[in-house]
Amino acid sequence: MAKTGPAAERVVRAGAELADEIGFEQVTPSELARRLGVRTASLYSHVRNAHDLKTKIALLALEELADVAAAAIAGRAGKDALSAFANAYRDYARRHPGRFAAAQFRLDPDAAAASAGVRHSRMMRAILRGYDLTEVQQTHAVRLLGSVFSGYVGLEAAGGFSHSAPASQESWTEILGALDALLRNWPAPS
Amino acid sequence: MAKTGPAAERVVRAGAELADEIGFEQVTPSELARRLGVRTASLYSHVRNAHDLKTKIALLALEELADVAAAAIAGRAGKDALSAFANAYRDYARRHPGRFAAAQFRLDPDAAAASAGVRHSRMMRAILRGYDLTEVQQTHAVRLLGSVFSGYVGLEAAGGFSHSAPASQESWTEILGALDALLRNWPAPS
DNA sequence: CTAATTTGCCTAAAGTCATTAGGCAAACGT
DNA sequence: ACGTTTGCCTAATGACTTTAGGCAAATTAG
Repeated sequence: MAKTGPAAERVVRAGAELADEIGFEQVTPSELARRLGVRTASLYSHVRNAHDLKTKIALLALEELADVAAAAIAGRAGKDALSAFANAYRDYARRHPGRFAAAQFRLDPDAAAASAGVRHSRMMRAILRGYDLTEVQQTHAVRLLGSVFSGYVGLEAAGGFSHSAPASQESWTEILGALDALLRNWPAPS
Repeated sequence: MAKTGPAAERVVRAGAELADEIGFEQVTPSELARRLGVRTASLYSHVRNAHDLKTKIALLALEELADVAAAAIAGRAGKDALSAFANAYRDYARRHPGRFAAAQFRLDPDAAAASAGVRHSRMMRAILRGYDLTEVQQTHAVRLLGSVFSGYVGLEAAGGFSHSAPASQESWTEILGALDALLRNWPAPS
């Protein structure tokens, strides 16, 4: 009946590791219980149900992602900050594919509100302070950058770029350069 | 025992409709069978297993998406073509959220090779012919555009833009303008 | 120190899925 | 008319999710 407990966190953390090993989709209460050397039913003391487990892993991933991104942009500005942020994002996804997939998990509104999503957009806005954009343009740019990063990393993880030249790294570098150029010269609305 | 049959296509098509109604993730053999008024086991005459069902829905969605995109860009060039393509993509996703989610389904390599993915990149390259890019820059641009479109539409579907001003449509228009500007003035490699 | 409480886990059980095997009837081509 | 194909069914197995109720060790309080 223990809704929370010190062991609950251990369960979620183990779930995140499991996600990195076998994929977020494949993380189930029974598989996680196996991994923990525990009966499946026992997990239900720490987690409401399978969906709740996934939600908690997603929230953990979002926090971690915000942490590494924050560390990456600290003390940087302009293109340096942009690249550091983007690379932190991409590196995290490659290092922790399961957690990254979890971070894309569709949260229900209340969970989303309590997530680190807010930190992410705040950081993006901080980066954009290095460019000369109006308030509204900043919002558009935040949305563009979010789309590019999540889209690129997602397609890359799906193997979308692995069977054609040039190597993905090269496109990534070029794209960051292009985005920087775009932000420095954002067009006026037509 | 019938590996293929006229009914197999009907099953996949029904699966696609079901995906739009309840979400791609929730499409299962048993739910689909219920919808078709048929016993679950009967589906296994038309589909190898649950994964195969999802794969076939994904392939259908990719074809449809390529079809609407092709129709959209026919007779257009430059920014017109870019916008038409992007809007076709986004409209399809809003009209058929389940199918769109299916289109992101990670296909195994052989299925991916037989998919309409090739048509998609061919169309993107066709659009980029309207801009002055080298062969390699074109590849980078294809990857950027793919990332932005799939990223933006994915975040939008997840509700990422629905709780902040301005409306998503405004950002979308602005972003298309920004991408056009970027493509017309792609920076030289640093 | 001992008693109550909390924590973490377990067994048992019910309901749902996915999947395989084998069979039956109607449609269809020859 | 007849064999084949097609589409579906019943039966059965094994795995997964989730709820209910219980038990022992650790922890906290008196």
